[in-house]
Amino acid sequence: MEDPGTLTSRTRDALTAAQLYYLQDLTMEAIASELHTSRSSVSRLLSHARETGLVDIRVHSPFDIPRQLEDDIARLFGIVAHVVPVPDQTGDADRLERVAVSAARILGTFFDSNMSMGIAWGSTMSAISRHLVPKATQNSTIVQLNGAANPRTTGILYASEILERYGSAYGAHVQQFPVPAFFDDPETKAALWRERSIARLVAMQRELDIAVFGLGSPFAGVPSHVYIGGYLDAADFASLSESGVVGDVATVFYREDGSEDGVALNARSSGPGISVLRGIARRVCVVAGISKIPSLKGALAAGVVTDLIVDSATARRLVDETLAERAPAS
Amino acid sequence: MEDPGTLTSRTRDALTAAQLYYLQDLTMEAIASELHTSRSSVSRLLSHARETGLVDIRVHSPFDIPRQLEDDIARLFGIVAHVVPVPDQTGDADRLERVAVSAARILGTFFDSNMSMGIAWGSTMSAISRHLVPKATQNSTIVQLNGAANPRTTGILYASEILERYGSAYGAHVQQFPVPAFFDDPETKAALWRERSIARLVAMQRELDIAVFGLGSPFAGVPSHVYIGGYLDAADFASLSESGVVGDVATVFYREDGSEDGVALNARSSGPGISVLRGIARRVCVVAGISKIPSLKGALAAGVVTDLIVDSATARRLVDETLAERAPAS
DNA sequence: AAGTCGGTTGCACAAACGTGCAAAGGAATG
DNA sequence: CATTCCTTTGCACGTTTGTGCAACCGACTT
Repeated sequence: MEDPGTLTSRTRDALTAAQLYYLQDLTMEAIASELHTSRSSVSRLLSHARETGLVDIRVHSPFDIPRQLEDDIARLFGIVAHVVPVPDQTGDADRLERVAVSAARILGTFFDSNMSMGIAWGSTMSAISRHLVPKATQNSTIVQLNGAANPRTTGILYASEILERYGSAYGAHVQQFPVPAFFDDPETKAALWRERSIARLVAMQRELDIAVFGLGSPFAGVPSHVYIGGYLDAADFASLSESGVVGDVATVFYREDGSEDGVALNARSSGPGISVLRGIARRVCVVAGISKIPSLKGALAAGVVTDLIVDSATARRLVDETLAERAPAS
Repeated sequence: MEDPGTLTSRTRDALTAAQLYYLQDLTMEAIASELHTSRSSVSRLLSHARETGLVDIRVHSPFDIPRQLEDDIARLFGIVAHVVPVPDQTGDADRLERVAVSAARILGTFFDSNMSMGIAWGSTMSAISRHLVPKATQNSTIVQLNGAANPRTTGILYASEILERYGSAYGAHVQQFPVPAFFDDPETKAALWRERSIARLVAMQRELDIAVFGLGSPFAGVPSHVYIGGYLDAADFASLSESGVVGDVATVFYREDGSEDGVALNARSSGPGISVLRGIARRVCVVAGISKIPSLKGALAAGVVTDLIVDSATARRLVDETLAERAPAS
């Protein structure tokens, strides 16, 4: 795909160009003449430098201006929040896109050599995967958190495409999880979990340094991938509704208060249990759009989130609603 | 100087603007409408954000492309080098300017809360001071390394201006060193060094975490500040020339082999001795222009440098000459 | 109230930049 | 050697961005 010789010389140029442009504020014209090429090539070199993570731009607020919403969330839920500013009237698609761009950057700062990261799939994870900033790591692994096959399609292409993008962005090994999202019979799951190949993977999931996931919200305006991809049938939906489920993390369902006891579907789900998730040091949850608020509240109540990346409108709504609930009359 | 109220709101806007611009690649036009202001204001907000260090851009080469010259220098001298790319035909003034810009950035990554940094003065230190990227630190101090008064002027304005810029960039306390650069009588120096106020400062110099300095080169094409500012008379110059001096660090002179024994002027200099310098963990030397090569070689031989920031032409020349000297015939 | 001064705003223009496109390599294949 | 296919290059154009300038704003003085 990439000729290493060309790559090196190209990258070397990109590196100098980036130094001259970002560190010394030269114009591209000036850089072009130093590099004996055209200005447009320099423009392209710089894009290349940005895309491949040669240039690392970060914006950090000085201590004296803590970000209001992030602070509120930290206080209310005891987690670290990254609020992505998005204008309120933005459509859900754009909103997700912009949160995904930021999430992708932030993930780059979380992940490093000798680490393993578990990832779910779904529209959020997919959106992020398209914006990951490459970063060279050694001895690192990306592990799929839950199966993706379903009665209609294998779903494997979809899930493995996401997985693959994470893997190649970080130069990490990838571990697919070749099982259905939901089993028809819980016994099959139990049996499969005893298979050494699968058991190995499940064991890896318990050793992860980071988990990254979006949230599913079954009954909200914008249904998530799981709920429209043919993974669940009418009976399943009825059962979810009956149990009072408000959302899912990696195809594990929970109620608004964070509980999951008695949710029948979870016994058949390939996702890691909520208790397994809670054993992972850093659990990054990415959420865009207020339609996911109920699901988000449930996830927070369940304690599966340590780091939340969310758009400003949703963050504000979350804080407002929570404050209102906790102090019913003022 | 700055109204805190305005500052906060302005900085808050700058912060969002920077997020939207650098982290989400929106155009300034788009940001302007989100912030309900004009596009040009956004442009200015972003400048503000960059100047005040809200945005932090760094360029780092991937492992597989080590930078040739930096590696060579590391191998030859056992120090960390930062080579600033500058086209070869650049004039000395521009060269210094560009090295200074990079040096200023790099210093920002070295210095932090609870640290103390010693700084010399001179054209290099002055150039750097004009490009420092602000960074909030607590409980940190900037200490002047050597006196600046001379028979003609107090020199204090010049030196304290530099000192002040470092201090305010990092929000650090500044410690002036109110003594002449050179004493007429070594006895006066000794006496003054016994004064508690001065002794306190000299003691602080021994506790520094970082020292930053340029190099003086007395007999090269472009003489440094010390040599034209009226600090030295004809007899002094003669004495330096006789002793075989090739340069100075913070008004402490040395020979090409790094030795300083018997250099009469050093007994009268207010600068910290070479042995004091060597007691500081990180000694950052900033050099621009090949005319400083002899002086640079001496400083390296003297072992006063742990981190070198230098332009590419000078770095190349340094490496070439050193290789030639060490392997006289091949 | 008129005046003055430092600082901010938007406009307008020029400079700098991104990108579609056609042409030019350049490697593999027939 | 011709052909094909893919990548890279520079040009040209439209877009995006920086900045001098005049107008404006608020605060404080006379």
